[in-house]
Amino acid sequence: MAIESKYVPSSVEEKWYKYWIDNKIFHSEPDHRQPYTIVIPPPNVTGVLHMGHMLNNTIQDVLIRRARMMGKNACWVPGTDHASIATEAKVVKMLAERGIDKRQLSRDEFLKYAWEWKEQYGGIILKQLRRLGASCDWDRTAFTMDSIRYESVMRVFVDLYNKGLIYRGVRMVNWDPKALTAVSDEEVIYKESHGKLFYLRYFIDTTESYTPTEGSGIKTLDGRPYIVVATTRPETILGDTAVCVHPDDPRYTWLKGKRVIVPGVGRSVQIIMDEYVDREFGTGALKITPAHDINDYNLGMKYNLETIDIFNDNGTLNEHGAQYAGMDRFACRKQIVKDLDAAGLIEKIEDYTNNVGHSERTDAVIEPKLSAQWFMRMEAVAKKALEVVEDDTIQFHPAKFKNTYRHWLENIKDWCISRQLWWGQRIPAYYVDVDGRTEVVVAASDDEALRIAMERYPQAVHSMDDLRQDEDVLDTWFSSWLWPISLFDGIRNPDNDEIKYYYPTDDLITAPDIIFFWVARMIMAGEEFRGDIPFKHVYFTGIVRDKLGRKMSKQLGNSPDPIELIEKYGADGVRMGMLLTAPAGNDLPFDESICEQGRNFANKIWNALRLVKGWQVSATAQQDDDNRISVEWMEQRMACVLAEIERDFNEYRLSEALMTSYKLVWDDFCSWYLEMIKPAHGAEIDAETYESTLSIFERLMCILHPFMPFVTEEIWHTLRQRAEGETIMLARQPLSAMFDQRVLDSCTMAQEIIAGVRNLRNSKGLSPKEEVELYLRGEAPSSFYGIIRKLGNVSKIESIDSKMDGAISFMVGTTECFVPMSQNIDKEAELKKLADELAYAEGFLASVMKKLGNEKFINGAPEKVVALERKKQADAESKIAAIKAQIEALSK
RNA sequence: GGGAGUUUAGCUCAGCUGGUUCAGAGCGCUUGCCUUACAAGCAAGAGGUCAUUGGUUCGAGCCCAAUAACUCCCACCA
Repeated sequence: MAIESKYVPSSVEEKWYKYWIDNKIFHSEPDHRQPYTIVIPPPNVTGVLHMGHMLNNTIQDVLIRRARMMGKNACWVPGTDHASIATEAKVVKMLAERGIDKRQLSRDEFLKYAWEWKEQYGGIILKQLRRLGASCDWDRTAFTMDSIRYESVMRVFVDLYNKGLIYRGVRMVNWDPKALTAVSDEEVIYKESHGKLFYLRYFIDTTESYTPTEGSGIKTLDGRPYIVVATTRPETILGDTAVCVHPDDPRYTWLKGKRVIVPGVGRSVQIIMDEYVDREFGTGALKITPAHDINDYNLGMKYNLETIDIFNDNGTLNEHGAQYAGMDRFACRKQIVKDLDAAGLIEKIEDYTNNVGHSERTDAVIEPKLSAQWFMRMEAVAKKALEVVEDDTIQFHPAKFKNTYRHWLENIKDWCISRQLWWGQRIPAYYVDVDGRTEVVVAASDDEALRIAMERYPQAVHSMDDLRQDEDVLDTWFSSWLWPISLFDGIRNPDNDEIKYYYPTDDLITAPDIIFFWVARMIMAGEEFRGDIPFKHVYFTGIVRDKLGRKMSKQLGNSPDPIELIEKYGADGVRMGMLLTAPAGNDLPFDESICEQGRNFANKIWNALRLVKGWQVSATAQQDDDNRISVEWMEQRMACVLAEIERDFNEYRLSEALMTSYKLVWDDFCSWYLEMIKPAHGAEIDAETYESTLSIFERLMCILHPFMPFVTEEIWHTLRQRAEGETIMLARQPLSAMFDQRVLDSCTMAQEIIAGVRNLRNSKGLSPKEEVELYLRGEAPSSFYGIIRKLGNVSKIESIDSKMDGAISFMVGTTECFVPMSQNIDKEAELKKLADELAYAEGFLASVMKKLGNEKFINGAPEKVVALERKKQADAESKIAAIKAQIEALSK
């Protein structure tokens, strides 16, 4: 059989993915086995695969594949998120390109376009995930707005409303003037921006002429006194309804009871005094615009100030903007500054850097705005959600994220859940006009709403025409917080078999930036609607950055295309490269070259396969001692390393587990084991060793399979004839076992002796082909003598009792190794080397003696530690004696 | 402004309950090799004041305190 000398992923990956799908290996149904469940963090339905998804989904696939091979009923449920703002923005843009203005469409017409768009372009990302090898149960693919999930959201809203946890109120919210909707606090991104600080003159509202007294600091212009107020947003003076100063500020005590004229506007407003004002900032005087700043709003409530809203929803000035009405807020700012300056109302302008809130979805500058919105009370649910994380019922990996989580939950504010959009779950609140009042009916469907309304207001309600449903939809996260429950229909049918079997799920894998948006809220929903946690472990991935540590983004163009990477390095190579450098919670500085390492590894095991499959198996030969000890060692070694791998997995140290597996395969299996048993050129291998080797190779592929699914499946099938439908995916993961440390120690010593011989050859310029003799004085790994001869190219190996002249020596532990050499002994160099070794050994001995001479150490340290020090002493002493003897011999 | 975290080899990171010769791994680097599976490879090797300073201890990358630098989260003083 001819096997390509290089592993070619592209021809293999498609074949096996199809095979897995055809044989329904990914599909899960409840049965008697223990379940292992992961729900995918649903990517935006409009999304395209990026490196963050690659990392996140690779980790999920590793965990799910491993669980499957541990005999669990593994279920990984995929799906997408309707992402209301992002998707609506995309659809609006698409319509605009086709010359259609959203405002000319009815709600139903718009939704029709949106669904069409979703069906056609949505969910690309799920197809892309297949290229990565993701073993999702595609039969279960869900959407946060499909009928089951939609109805679940409706029921939850009604339930919470009836419990009094949802209310409607007028609040200051973060308004996105581009998307024309409120957004939650979490959706506002503060960015540093360079602007100006404008110092405006507010004249005192008085008809009297005023002559300031010397040293009062009161400014006047043409005999009229004024104060200066600093602002970054001069356009908001149109909504000013007060000016505030600190009550204890001596500069302003004279203002008490006075009024000032808003510059350019001419409105007279009162001076209020409140300790909120920071006397150090600006001029210590603050203009108050209750409609457009959250702090001003609070002061406005406190002092019962008038609220003047000067903006339209789209960020242009409304009728309160006087001559500026209809202008955009930023254009207005420019114009108003010009006008004020012309009128002599600007004292000065300074450069200023401050943080400005931007919409996460549209990047528009957020406008604080008063509006009627729906809110959810968070205090009680937050308390429960905090408890289960604090007491480790839910474990975070790494645990440091508990701090972040606690901090947010302890300072939680009510959740603004309404959005002024069409794409999303429409709020199931219906308004009814009853005797001139507006009443609200909340119900999960039109029919139910009508029934309730007719019952409650029989005189006012006769048909649906008498009900007006709220125009708003719910925040996207109001559906995704139910994800682990709604995927198994646990809201609508709380006692169904699936939810009982799969819930709570096992692991959640997500990025830390949605810990509040999503993780915390899922925990709340779990407690509220199931009385149980939604998952047991949360694994936080890092953020994928570029080499320079920058976040990957479309704008920077520093994000590689994952599909191109897969084509270049193979899915296995990319998966491995990413995992190797991504411990939990650490950001991952991505560099394409790490995929190269993954690709090289796939090629390495591919070539091990070529080697093994190229051997001729002897029908008659018996296994010799060397092969027997080689097989035994490799078995012991695997049993030992598997324990490490299991521990790594238990602690969610995936990159460690992968690195450990990598070394087991590359170093132990390829570099040592295969070289140990490799038959001489033209020779055959005995059947027993061959069979053991296939068995070991198979199990190594099982260990690697969760990380590198494709190449391992291909090799597994090439190693032996398999029945139709058989797959490594359902092979059992090998487990750690008791192992014999003595075999491992002997082999380690043999390996060190071999390395010593090779090093000696290297440093003396001897060809590897030239055989040498080897004499060992001291403890020796005799069962590995054959191996040492083979791998060290040693013609003869003997144990001796006395030192040897005319040989170069090196030490392994306390054993002296002599290689006789008639020529080429550089006496000077050897003596120097020995002198260095002696100095090190003596220094080491001195430190040991110091410890042992310390009474407090002898008394204070545990016996075991003291005994160890005594052994160190003995070893060092014998080593020193040996070195001294060698020096003496050489010096002769 | 509040909080959390990080700092160990050129790079990315391990280092568990303070105690083996503990200063590690991978990559990169240097040297020698086209050795019959693999140059996407083989063999060998060099590389670190464990951020700084003090403390606790018989003993400190590891525990404590202070300092410095960097990162993230929260708040959002006009």
